[in-house]
Amino acid sequence: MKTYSISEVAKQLDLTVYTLRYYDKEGLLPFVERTSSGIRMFKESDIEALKVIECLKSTGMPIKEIKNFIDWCSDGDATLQQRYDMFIERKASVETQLKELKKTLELIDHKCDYYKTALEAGTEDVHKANKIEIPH
Amino acid sequence: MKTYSISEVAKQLDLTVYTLRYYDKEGLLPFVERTSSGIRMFKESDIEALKVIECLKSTGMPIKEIKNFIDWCSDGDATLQQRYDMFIERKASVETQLKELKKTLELIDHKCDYYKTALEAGTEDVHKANKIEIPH
DNA sequence: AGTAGACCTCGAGTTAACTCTATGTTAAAT
DNA sequence: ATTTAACATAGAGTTAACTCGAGGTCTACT
Repeated sequence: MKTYSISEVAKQLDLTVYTLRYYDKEGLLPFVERTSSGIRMFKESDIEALKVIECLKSTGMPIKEIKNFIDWCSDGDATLQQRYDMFIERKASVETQLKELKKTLELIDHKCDYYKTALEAGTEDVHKANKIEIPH
Repeated sequence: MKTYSISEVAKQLDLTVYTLRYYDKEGLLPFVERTSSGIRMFKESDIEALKVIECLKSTGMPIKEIKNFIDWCSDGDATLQQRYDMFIERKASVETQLKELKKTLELIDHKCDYYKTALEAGTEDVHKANKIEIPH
């Protein structure tokens, strides 16, 4: 079965070898096997697992929690419920993040309009409340 | 004109007073005025500015770059172009983030399905490649 | 006048996630 | 056989964004 070196995997996943070794040190890669001299050999399935780790990371999950998940995977079928619950919770979290990011985008869009108008006028004053003082 | 204390603003924006003072220390709040004894008085417009700061923060912009924007605001109309460009760039960034988060959500959804099926079967083995060795 | 609670500054401490340095080993190519 | 590049570990250093502690001041209220 073909295996990959740490630098090949780093290149493929756009990570550094430092990061991969750090993940290993944190217990995220217990499944990666070594040669007799201690060199890591990444299998195709290890790269797939790393993609899941990157996916969890991109949901904002901290590495210590990802480690819990990896530990559950090692523990086998007894932890299926925990793992399911975790993904359901992640799903809810990502959906919330999506909603918030959409709201952020709306505000940014407004600011783009605001500055477009100001630029065309040459001054931000076009947006200042322009109440005319009526003398009495 | 009504003003607000630092703790009132913290409560309203769901931040801590520590964070607000930290922002001030980093130069994000040069517009906040003080009483003669040095106590911060937040105006309505200061709170609006803080909302923009929070918006930029939620796009992933680091505080040092937000400070550049705040400095540009203090510099007036001469920086309108920079500020416009910045928001256009933020818009592109958020749109990229949205796409990536949607891809992440798809993978998470798949994992939810995967674990739902595994849970129903009581074992993850249902997903193992199940090629039947045909004896020849 | 005295006290409690909110305010202030300064600077140190924390945390996460890397990132790198020093030192040594291994594997491939000349 | 030797060099070179990639691999290894241990542990120190970095960075961002807070977070807090110490020590002091201010304001409102009895």
